[in-house]
Amino acid sequence: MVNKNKSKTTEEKILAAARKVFTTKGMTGARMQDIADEAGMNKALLHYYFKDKDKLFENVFLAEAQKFFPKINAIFNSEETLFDKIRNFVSEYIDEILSNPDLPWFVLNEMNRDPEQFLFKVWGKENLPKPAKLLAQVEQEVKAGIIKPISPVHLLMNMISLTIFPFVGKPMFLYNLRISEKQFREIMEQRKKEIPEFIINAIKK
Amino acid sequence: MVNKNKSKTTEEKILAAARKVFTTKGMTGARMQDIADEAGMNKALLHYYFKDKDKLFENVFLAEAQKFFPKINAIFNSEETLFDKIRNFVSEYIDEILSNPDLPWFVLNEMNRDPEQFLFKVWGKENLPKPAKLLAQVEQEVKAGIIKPISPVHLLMNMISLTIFPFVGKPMFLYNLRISEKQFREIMEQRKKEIPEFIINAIKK
DNA sequence: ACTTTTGTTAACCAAATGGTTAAACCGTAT
DNA sequence: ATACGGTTTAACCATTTGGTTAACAAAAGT
Repeated sequence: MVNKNKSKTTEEKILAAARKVFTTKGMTGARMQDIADEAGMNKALLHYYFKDKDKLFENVFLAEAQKFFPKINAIFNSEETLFDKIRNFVSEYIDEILSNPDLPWFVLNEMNRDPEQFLFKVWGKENLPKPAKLLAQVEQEVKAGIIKPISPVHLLMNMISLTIFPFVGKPMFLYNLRISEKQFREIMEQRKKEIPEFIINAIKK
Repeated sequence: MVNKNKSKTTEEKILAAARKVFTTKGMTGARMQDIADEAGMNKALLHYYFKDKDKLFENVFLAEAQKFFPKINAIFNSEETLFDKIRNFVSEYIDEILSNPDLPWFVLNEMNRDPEQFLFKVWGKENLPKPAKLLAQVEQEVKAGIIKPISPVHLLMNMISLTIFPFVGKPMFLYNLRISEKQFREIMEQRKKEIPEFIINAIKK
């Protein structure tokens, strides 16, 4: 059997603790001692399992980022209609973030620190995100008179902003709208349908 | 005369350097020595002018946050129509951020660290942001059949997301869409009209 | 049984870092 | 010229911090 009930392996404990501390205090603000305390073990163990702080940090988030982001390209470059791409993109993105709520913050931080380095780590050398096809598709549907005239860049920005921002600004929304964690989650679930509807209403003729 | 041409006062040099370093490295990642280097002066001068690191950090951003945010309440609670509120909110917000591009990142970071503490500093004790009136107005216009049915919370989230996120995700957009600083600025200028149009299209009947 | 490997800890270390201090600098009023 | 105020600097200090080490414990091989 793989791993009975509540008994996490030491490595898992470290990762869980590290995620928690890194998320609230950021990479530079997090202390190895904090993580050790949170995990209930000796600091040296962190180094035993994950060489150093940088390696630990990467291990916490990078794996998931690597799994997730290439999916986006797949959606962008698929043969679906624009409306279906919007629906899929929003829905898949929100699902991913719901099961991994700190990912956006991590990504944003890394992109701020060193975009090239980060994109290289996540996408590999040549396989960068290519929104070109989606952008072209938008332009084409505008010309064909299927949707209202809109700059493809703005539409893409809107899709991404509507999807990601609530997670980044979560503490702000929680506090200002006085909603609970549970309500927040429900609202995000609703957004899987609300956002595509909102966007499609905005652009359809 | 107040301050000839290029000659910044020492205090201004410090603030400019601090903003730059704090913005790229974050509060915890920034080193007092980095800031001193950037400003071309001795580290002790930073402490001479601004007591300690925390005080310096607050001085960099807090003043502007305090000036800006109460404006939002004014818009939310004004007697304008919903559509005009949307136009004003987006336009004023983007203008503010354009003249102070690091503000959103700063706000998000602080809200993540300690929401209560931050809101208290920015808004004062009792004067917290109150979106209630706007939310009610949305609900009312939905009932009156002026706009399509939409949850007020989602609409508010959408407004804020569309407005703020592009600035937070700027490095991501710059790099993935291969646009220049100058182009980015132009796009943001366009968004002052694009976003309200987009939102209004999405909700008007 | 005992040896080897793996996991865990307390104590330690060197470097980095925020902050202090005492002296020097410099314009200006006496 | 000189005394004086604010300004600036080099040197220094105390603490924090990431990382190491050597010893110990627990499993796993033999």
